Amino acid sequence: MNAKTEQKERSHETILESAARLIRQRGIGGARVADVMQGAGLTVGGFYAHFASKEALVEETLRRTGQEMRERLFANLGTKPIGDRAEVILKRYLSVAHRDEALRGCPLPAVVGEVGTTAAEHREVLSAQVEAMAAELEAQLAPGARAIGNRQLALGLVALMYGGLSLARALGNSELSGEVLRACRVLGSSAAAGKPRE
Amino acid sequence: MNAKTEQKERSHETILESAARLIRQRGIGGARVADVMQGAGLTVGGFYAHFASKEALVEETLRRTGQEMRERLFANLGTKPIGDRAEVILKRYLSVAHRDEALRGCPLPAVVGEVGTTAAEHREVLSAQVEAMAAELEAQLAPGARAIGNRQLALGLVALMYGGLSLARALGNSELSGEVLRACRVLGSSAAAGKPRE
DNA sequence: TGTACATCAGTGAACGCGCGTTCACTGATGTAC
DNA sequence: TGTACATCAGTGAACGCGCGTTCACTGATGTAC
Repeated sequence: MNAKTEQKERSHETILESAARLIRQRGIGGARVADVMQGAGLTVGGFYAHFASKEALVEETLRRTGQEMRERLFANLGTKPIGDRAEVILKRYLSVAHRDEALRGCPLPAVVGEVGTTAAEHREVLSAQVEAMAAELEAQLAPGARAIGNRQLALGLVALMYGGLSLARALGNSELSGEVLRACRVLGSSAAAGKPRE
Repeated sequence: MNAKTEQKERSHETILESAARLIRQRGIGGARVADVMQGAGLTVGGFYAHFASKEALVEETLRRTGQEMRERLFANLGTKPIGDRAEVILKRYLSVAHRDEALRGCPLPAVVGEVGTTAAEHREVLSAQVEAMAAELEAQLAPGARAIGNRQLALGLVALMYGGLSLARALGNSELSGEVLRACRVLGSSAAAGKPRE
């Protein structure tokens, strides 16, 4: 029983990792069950021994990738003064590297549009991810001599980051795409600092 | 010849209007050719007498809906002092009404994600729409005693607006959704004003 | 003006194709005695 | 320890179903004489 169970757990994990890659790269609709299984070195038929449905796989994957992303995004901030953290976070999220490496990055650009249009069944998981991201970001914001509250600032920055990255991905690696990333970094940093800044 | 030609032109127009509605509501993948034709009061078979392919329909629709959206968004700004225009634009775009009325609004939330993942063939049309939106927005910005240039501010605001609306749509009409819209309005207005503002 | 023919917008059914899901089967692993 | 049986992760082919696209056909509109 032991070796069998372990094998199954390993497969489950491998399938999730494959799904995480594919969903980030191609979105929910673009991540076909057969491709996910192939990416895990398995065949389609075995899928339903691991997940009740594609929907269940997507939910679990969104929770995972959301958390992974937050861990990366908010890692190693302890050494920086709290006033500089927002800028570091913006730089990480709105980087050209993050734009070009969809496979490992934030899942939002790949799924938010679909949830708004044809995949409303994943609204709750998505809400939880957005909420978690905003809350963790808020915790990294300086107490703020700004007129805008930290909660509000955090939510606005989440939208700005997601919007900038999503747009930049859609624009390929054109000049406009780079301009968008840079503009969002500057706008965000300036808002977080409470005063304009170059 | 006359009545026939006119009939065809009317149909072409009706098909485009139907596609505009469906694409904004369900995205590119969600707007099926058969549904588009049904929405125009026609049947599937006739589609290819009007458009070379679904791809061609999507391109033409994106150009149309993009322009319609800009016309609405930048309408009747002449009476307002230039310093107040950004705030008016943000209020219009990031309104609850715009969130809930996807049928007539901005096409970006419905298509940007798809272009970034599974519909890269529409990258160019999309780029043109984003560029046009940024340029028209820039023209409405005050000369600015800000450290951030107007072009950069405009691009950042476009990303913020698109990101906020797209997120808000995905979050339904929950409390969080409303919070996101409000946060983006405040953040954007503050950035456009060059100083924090409630 | 009327008649015979041509045009062409639109119809409806069919075409491949790919998707999510199901299911009979296989073969390695585990259990009973 | 060895043998017979049970379990179960994974296979591969099939299942409906829905999509974009094609095509033979229809019938109203237009043209020629």
